[in-house]
Amino acid sequence: MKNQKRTTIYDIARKLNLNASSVSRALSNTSKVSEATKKLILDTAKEMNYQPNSLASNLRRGSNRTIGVIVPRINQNFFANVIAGLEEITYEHGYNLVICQSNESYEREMECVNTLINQQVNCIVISVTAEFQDDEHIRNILKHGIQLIQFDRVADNVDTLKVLNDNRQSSIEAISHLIEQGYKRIALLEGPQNLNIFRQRKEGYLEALKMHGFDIVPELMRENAWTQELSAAATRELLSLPNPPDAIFASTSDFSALGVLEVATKMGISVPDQLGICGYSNEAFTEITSPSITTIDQHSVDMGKAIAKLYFKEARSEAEVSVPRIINIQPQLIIRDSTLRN
Amino acid sequence: MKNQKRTTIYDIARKLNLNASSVSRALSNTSKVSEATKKLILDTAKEMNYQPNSLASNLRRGSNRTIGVIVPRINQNFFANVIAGLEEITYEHGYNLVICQSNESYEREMECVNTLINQQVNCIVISVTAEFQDDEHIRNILKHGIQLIQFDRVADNVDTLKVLNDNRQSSIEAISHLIEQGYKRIALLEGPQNLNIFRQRKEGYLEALKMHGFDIVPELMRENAWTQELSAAATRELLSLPNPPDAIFASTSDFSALGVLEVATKMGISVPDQLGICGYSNEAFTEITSPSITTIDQHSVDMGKAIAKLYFKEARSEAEVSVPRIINIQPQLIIRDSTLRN
DNA sequence: TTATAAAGAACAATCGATTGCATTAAAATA
DNA sequence: TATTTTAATGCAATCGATTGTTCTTTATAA
Repeated sequence: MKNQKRTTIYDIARKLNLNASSVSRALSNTSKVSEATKKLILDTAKEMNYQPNSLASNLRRGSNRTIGVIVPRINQNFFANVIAGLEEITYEHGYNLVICQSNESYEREMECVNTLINQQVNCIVISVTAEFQDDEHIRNILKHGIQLIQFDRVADNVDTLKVLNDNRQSSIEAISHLIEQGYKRIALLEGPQNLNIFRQRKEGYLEALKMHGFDIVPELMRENAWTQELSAAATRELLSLPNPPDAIFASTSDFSALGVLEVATKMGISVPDQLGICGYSNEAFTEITSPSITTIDQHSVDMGKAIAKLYFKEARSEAEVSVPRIINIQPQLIIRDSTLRN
Repeated sequence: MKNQKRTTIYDIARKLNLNASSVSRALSNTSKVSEATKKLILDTAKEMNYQPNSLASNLRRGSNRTIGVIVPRINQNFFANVIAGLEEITYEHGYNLVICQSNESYEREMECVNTLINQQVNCIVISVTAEFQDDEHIRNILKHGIQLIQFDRVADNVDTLKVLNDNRQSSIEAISHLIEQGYKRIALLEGPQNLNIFRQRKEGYLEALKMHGFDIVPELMRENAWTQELSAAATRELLSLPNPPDAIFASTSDFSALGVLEVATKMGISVPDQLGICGYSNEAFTEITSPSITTIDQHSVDMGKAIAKLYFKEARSEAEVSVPRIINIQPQLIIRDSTLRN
């Protein structure tokens, strides 16, 4: 069973007393083959259980119709959704996805990049790790003539196609909403500042405060609070301040927001009356908590689709038509009970 | 930039006045090449930014060190976790993952299988769709000499490597737990019975009732309640019965359990006192609902790892050592407030 | 010094599909 | 009927790495 040879176009050709080139042409339906022989070939192909060997045609064509994806974690909601969206569109175009996870390790990310370059993928789609340091490996992708699309977490300095959320804008909206609801001392839980997304969310926070004439209070801004535990710890500190915040923007994730909510509940601080909470990502559970959590939807599946569409548009155009280099997916503030005082 | 040719082993050979075969041997570090020339080759390879072309070596070797994965939905928690586990192990072995989603469509699943066969993947890992009908396409994988590992949702009649949860056992445990808590009329929300997993969960339910001398009440068993909405609808019916259930086993998923909880809450029925609820899958949110939901953890990441390990063990052994054909991952009942009356 | 062995490198075939060019056969035109 | 056009098929090179075999060097033994 294991050792039986695959049928090749040569096998079919031999059986029909034809040349392999005709078989190839018939199967790919390109140029001239008579209807009669084409039918003959297709029939015997089916009969012999022929499956084209894409390894061979990949080599010949110099392309394998594959898009490589590198994300920190496949099973993180946001990334899983982006991948699902990507797959949907690439599948329609007969492309495949090769998926790697960097596990938030910079070294691992470099290895993944090399693997995908060797594989000759047509395009690499990447969201960099939180350990992001140097963009040499990213540039190396371009050096090898491979299309590159960065999304969400990107190396700002590398000029490539990018699909982004407008994190700054969404943060401005979130903070403005909190201010409208009458919150006066709004704290920020930050993520690692080497990542563009967390920098932008912080910018939005600062900008919104400024817009509304609020003071910026350094003690209300907490660095590296980007897991549930770290956020819980930061929240305990914040709420123990002599002059504690009356709202917390957990800009890193909904898990952070959850950490905030848990601590508040434990300390007997009522949400949203005494403390407003806003998360980020619109995880499924934010709808279910009590109170439900205000958050920001990133339209992650759409983001995946946008990435794929961008690739195919760019690939077709071959720099003839000008394709926008950066696509912004508008995130959406989802207002729920955790920030509704009225 | 786009048109610059990749450096090949021939380029390196030409530059050093050597033959390509020597370059190949030096790079792959097999058999005899003198230390001096090897160093020379490796250095110039690096200097010329050489990246091996795996398309070529794949064709030659007839293998691409790739495992194809077909799941109904990539962004469904369970599958995302399995894939993450898979990736972790396959990566260690220098293998890649090609991922497809069938979107619960039987036709799409067949197409995915064909694509992966064409790609000459070394192994196909699959969990079949709920539309599962015929196992011809599954058998076709074996006909092409490709290793096949089915997991979770499997075609029972095809004899392949399988990695499964013991759904029957976990259901028995869940029902036994409900009975211990004093629940007397336990309802079942079923999934599509063409899928093995849902059949087994039903079997477990029936078996447990029998073990404890309970009657089987057909009106308490609801077919095809496998989305949140369908479960909510079924629950409304169940709770409106003249003799309603005092517990519901949402055997299809935690989302179903959530649907049950919502309806119960809306109807003013207290959980767990008047109604016990048990879900399936241990989704993140089950810990957060109020009350938190009793459920069954499938150890999905471990399952992914087990699949990969099974492949590599089997591949190495080449039928010399006998490798177990079926691996059972023990699921675990997670008891939470929704079933704790005491 | 000659014979032998072993190491190192070159040669050439191979994997299977694709494709430009050449050839043949058939159809259309003169 | 002779000639041109076109359609259909065959031929052969190619993609780049791998690997069994052969040929040259050296180093070692006789």
